Amino acid sequence: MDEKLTRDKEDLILQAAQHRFAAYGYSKVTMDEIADDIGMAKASLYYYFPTKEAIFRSVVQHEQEEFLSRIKTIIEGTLPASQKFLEYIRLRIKLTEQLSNLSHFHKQGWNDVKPIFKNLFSEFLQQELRQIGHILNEGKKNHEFRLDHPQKTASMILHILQGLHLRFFRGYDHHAIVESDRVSYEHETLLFAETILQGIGSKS
Amino acid sequence: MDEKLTRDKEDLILQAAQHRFAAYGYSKVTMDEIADDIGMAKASLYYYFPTKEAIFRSVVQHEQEEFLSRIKTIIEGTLPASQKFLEYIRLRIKLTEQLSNLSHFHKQGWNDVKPIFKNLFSEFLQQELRQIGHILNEGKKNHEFRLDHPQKTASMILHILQGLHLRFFRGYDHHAIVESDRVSYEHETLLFAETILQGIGSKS
DNA sequence: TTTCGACTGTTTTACCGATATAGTCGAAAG
DNA sequence: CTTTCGACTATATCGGTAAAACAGTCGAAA
Repeated sequence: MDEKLTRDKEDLILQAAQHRFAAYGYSKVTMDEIADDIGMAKASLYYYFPTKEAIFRSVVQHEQEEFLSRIKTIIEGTLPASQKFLEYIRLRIKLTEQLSNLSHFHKQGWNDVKPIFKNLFSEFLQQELRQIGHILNEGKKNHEFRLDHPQKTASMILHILQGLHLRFFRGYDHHAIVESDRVSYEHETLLFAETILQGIGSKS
Repeated sequence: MDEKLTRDKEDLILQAAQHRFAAYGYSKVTMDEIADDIGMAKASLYYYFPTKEAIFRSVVQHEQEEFLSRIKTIIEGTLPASQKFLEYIRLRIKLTEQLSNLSHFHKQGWNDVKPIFKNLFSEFLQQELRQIGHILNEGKKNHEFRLDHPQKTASMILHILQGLHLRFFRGYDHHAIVESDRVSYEHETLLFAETILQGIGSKS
């Protein structure tokens, strides 16, 4: 019964952490600040989470789950594959702006990131890759798309989306993004999606 | 008449600098080292170049000129536009590996780079953009390509090429590139080029 | 069971002297 | 008159250190 209350407290901590991390980044947020935000003492946080890393990991995991589940609703819809693809791209752009921690996580090279995060991250990428592959395969079965290696194409698409994000947002530390870059990022990403769609579309 | 000799000395300095900068990066190369390489005293370098930055700028400029002129030979050739495009991509991949200073220059965000370099760099990008646009326009005139806004498409293509480069090589400081990343970069870039080509191609 | 003040050990920061380095200058060599 | 360089200066970088900030612990109390 106090299971519920524990969940609530955990969520409270997670929310405060999410906002702080999104605004200032992992290293610039202290446990004291998170605790103060919700009127707790720092020591109390350690009743719910073993380490600062665990909190951050949980925050990122939540954002990842939200991301994947939002995309899932598109995939499970009834639109033609090409429309699904465009909707996916549009949603991805929007979520990239909203889920700051996840998106900032993208900017770090995962070469120097700790193994725990590395796994978390690469598993997430695998899942997004599968989702793109799913749309592509569906389109292929429909004869809506004509492509030889859906898996390779999905991989290329994902790498390009990551690349465009880096191209426009690398160099920004937390929240100082120039409007013109944001707009360019959106335009270029959408133009890419449309052109790719023509490239794999089966109609002349 | 000693005009010639001066040129030779400048080139000598530039060559030594190019090698050093490519191997260790701008900040890890000293004027003494460059001077030693060609059996000169440091002070003598200042007879030919006013500052270390000027040397570096000149090195980068030379690499940029080589890059653009190599691509020019493709553009001026007689291949169909789609072949020109593919050749351009292939050459770009190769030059990216060879012209280390230029390519390393790409990795830096040009937000924090000094104005002098900023101009040098953005002018270079403009020219590459024009070259891509040239190929696209030629293809459009031929009715080999079907696209509405060649200029916008060119911009997208260039941003994606930059993005892919960042995606795979960001995080590497000088010359420690993992083979698998290099191979992936090549494959993804080529697959992108082929798919785009289908996307803008006019034949069914 | 949950909270917290007081504490500890470690990491990060701030500072400072020593070293390294870009750039200058005047003299000398060709 | 052109080119080279040794000796010099002023600034930037680096290594070490003391102080401050921080993640994480613990035992007591609510």
